[in-house]
Amino acid sequence: MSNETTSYRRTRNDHATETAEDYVEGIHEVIQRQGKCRVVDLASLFGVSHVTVTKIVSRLQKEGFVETQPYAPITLTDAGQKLADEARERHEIVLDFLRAIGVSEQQAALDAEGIEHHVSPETLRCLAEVTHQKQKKGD
Amino acid sequence: MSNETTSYRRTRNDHATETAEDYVEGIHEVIQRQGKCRVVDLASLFGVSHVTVTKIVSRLQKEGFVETQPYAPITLTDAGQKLADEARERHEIVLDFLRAIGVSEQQAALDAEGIEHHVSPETLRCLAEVTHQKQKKGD
DNA sequence: CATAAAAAGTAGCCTTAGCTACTAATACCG
DNA sequence: CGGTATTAGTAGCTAAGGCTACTTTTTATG
Repeated sequence: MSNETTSYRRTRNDHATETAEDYVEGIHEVIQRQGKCRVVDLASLFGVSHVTVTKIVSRLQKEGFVETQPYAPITLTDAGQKLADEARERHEIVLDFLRAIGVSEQQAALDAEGIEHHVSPETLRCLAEVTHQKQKKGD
Repeated sequence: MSNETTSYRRTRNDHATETAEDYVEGIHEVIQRQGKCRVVDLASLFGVSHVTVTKIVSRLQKEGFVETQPYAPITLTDAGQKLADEARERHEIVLDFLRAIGVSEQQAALDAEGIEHHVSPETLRCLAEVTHQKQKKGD
């Protein structure tokens, strides 16, 4: 009912941003764990070929999120670090929420991946609130 | 910590399915409202050119979700109808959940669009449960 | 140090989703 | 009925994300 004209639209635009977020998040993670991040690490993390990673990384470099030189490890720029932090925060809020409402650890991890890119700040606050409430009355 | 190897992966595979779901859902909606669905209707619903719609619709036809003939309205096959119903159900559960936890109507509509494609059956059950609990103690 | 293995880059291909510009069919109206 | 909407199809382009196959660079090691 009413008019859908307001709701739809978006979806296909944000796709590049999602990839950027996944990659900077991944790069951050790998650096945390291994001190440095190389193309192969991302390839195995995301389950794609190293070629795909190379292309995406070079796009991210053009866009100012990462820094690389041929055959050298990948680092995040300030902008990239900021994006990674934001993405990671959102990721954690979603993941904590899913756990709090009783989703299994494994499924929560999977779903959080997909969901995190689609939650507005408003929704994020509401999710955190639910998590908080659930935790209060003994999870 | 632990191994991420299990969590990631997926994300980029399901993209075609997401589009299929959006389109069959849209087609269903338009047919409900207007009796029939034409290319222009979807173009305006999704905010893309009619050419983009034509191409996606013809892919969906190849995949067996829709039925069309040149210059004729678009209908759903049984498979398409089934997919649309499932998508709509998921959509509604997510939307009700977002409303129940206090997300504004407008934002809930937007976020539901993005989120619905990424919730597993397990998570969906948990969301419905939260909605139910919230509604019990006077929304 | 030389060579093999590992890592990264390059060429060239595919598919999806997007577009504009143009053509063709259908519908509507005077 | 004829002509202008409107609607749909076609050609041909772009960018992103994916691949294989091959080359080049770096690293490690006998």
